[in-house]
Amino acid sequence: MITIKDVARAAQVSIATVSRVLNAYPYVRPEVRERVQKAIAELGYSPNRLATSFRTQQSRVVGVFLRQQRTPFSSALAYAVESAIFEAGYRALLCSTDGDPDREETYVESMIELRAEGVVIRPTGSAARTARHVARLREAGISIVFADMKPPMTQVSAVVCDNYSGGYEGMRHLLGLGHRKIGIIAGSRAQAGGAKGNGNVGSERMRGIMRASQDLAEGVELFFSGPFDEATLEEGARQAEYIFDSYPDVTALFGTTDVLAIGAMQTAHRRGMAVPDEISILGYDGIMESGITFPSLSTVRQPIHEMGTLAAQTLLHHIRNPQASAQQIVLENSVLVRNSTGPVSETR
Amino acid sequence: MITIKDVARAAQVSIATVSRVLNAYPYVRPEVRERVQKAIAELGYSPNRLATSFRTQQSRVVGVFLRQQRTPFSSALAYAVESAIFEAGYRALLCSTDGDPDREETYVESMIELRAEGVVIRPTGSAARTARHVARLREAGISIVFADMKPPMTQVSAVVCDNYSGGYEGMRHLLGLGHRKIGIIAGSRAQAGGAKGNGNVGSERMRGIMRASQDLAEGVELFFSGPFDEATLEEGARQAEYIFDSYPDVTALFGTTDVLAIGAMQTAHRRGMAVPDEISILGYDGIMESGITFPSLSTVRQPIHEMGTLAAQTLLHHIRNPQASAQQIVLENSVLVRNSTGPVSETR
DNA sequence: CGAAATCTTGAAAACGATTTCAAAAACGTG
DNA sequence: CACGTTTTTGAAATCGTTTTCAAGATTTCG
Repeated sequence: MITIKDVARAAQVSIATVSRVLNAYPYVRPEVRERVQKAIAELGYSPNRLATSFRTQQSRVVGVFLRQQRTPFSSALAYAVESAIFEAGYRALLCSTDGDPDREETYVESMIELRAEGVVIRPTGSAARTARHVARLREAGISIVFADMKPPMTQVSAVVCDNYSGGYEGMRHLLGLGHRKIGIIAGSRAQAGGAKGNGNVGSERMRGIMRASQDLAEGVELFFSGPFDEATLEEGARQAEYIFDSYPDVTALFGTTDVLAIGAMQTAHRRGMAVPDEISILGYDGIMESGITFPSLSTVRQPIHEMGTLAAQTLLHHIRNPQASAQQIVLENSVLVRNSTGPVSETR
Repeated sequence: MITIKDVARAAQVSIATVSRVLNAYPYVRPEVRERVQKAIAELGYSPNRLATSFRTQQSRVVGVFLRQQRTPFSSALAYAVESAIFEAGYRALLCSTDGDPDREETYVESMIELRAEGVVIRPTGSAARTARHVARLREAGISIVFADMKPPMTQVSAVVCDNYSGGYEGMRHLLGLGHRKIGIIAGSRAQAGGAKGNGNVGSERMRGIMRASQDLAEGVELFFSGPFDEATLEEGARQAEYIFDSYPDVTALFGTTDVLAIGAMQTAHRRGMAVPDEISILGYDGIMESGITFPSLSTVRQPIHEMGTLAAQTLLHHIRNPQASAQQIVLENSVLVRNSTGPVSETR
């Protein structure tokens, strides 16, 4: 392996001078600088970042903590973060927790050992557990930015979407089309959290939905799906069955994730209900799949890429200014009107 | 920061002994070992991996090169690789090339500087360019495994799917259902490569398709879409329009990627053609979206997760046995029969 | 022209671990 | 008990950089 010493010898200078050339220091005579650069090129020298990182104690690495790497949401986020830190010379370590708090913990320890300079976290598990992990990271001097979720503690930066207004605006869209009997498909955590849940994504959406149905129209009736845990396609389909059977009057369904909404759409197809003529369906997220259905899904779009970019920028800011105070960035969601929602039909 | 020295002082031993305890060496008196461990626990010491990596020149990091991080294929692959190397103590660096060979090159240099121990590559760009990158990595002593693509050079391990047999089996499925006039939607590279292309995913599929249509039935007519570059939803829709207009007799479409097939399905819906009663549609890949369409897409499924796992295992093997010779692992694709393909209707 | 200011350079000391070497201690064994 | 093993330990070298310090060279300017 070619080291800085070899370069120094070849260029007839000291290693200090080579280092100076490498790091673009002033105070190197142009002629010498050139000689060194020539030696570097000739020898094909490439600095050993293991040594540099060791010496400076800066790894130039940030961890990207994701639950469920499989989902389009996560991969879009990871990609956005990676792109944003790339230019700054940082590299992204993939930390898929896959919903397992133990694995998250292992990765936290890993970040500390590797001296990662920061992490973007979309957390897993309980708030208490998360708090412990965050505390560990902080005492190790690692900057933290939460993505898509308000941190369960103060003094931590976060970039989130405004789920309350997202729910609200989604309802505005449906109500504006004339719908009054609307089925809501939401996970049980979202529903249970209606009163107490803080920072819980689903419950925020639910609050927005409830509020809009009071604010924006009269005589609105909401029908809720049964409780369930996982937001899967199958669950969406099943909950739609339940709602259609129990409340045949509904003219619209609002799924609190796209996947649920798409499952619901399949049920509609299966029953021969025309979308959107007989039943309007609205999703939430704006994942890539939602553009691929037939009809394409109207949805409350979350600016995932922008969220990742902002999270990365915020993180870099914290890394460079360790004293900077935490900030919460809230992004607006917007209703993406596609073809699965339409005016309530007159025949009903 | 607490270092090994602090531990040594607290435990009243030399740093060498602490290191021995840390690395589970024999020849440490149990009593001393305990004292050291106690000191480690009390001080909350965590070894500085930057120092360890520097000293041993082993980064315990592998790069995962992906084009198009956005696609489900890539993220599934990344996740599989990450999971597989995790247990072995390796961490995954995300290197999204996003189809840009320059970016790939930058990441290659990055891997060399960081002394990554290996990379899993799903390459971008031209074969010549890739060859250069591979050469760089090799002379730096970095192990390489290709995923999803045969390497354009010898002596490099790869894990790929058998695209020839995938195309062949896909056709067997369609022919078995009675289809004889079949539209093929494939990118221009796949078509052009029919004769010369080696290792090109699309052209292999195409060869399988052609061969099957000769082997397995009489009177088969294939109709090809026009040339195009990117396998997008829109392109799939457009090419389906073209085929339906030009060859109204076709009873089945075979898209060489799921995305193309889904685009084609949208065209069918738009024209009011019943799937699969009037037109069967077959995809290729088995991405998550393909299960989400209505009707759900029949497709030639690639075992992506298995591919990632095997690629990671192969890579670890190479890292541990630098002399090991390259191996090519070929995985079989299987036709996943869902609801978008059916027997050719009698009325036509 | 000479003193002060500014450039330019190299020697050497870190950084925190691992590893080599040799010495000291403990243990067997005839 | 004396000698050869084996076990246990610490001092010191080392990895490839960056960085500090001081000294030498050059420039500036009154």
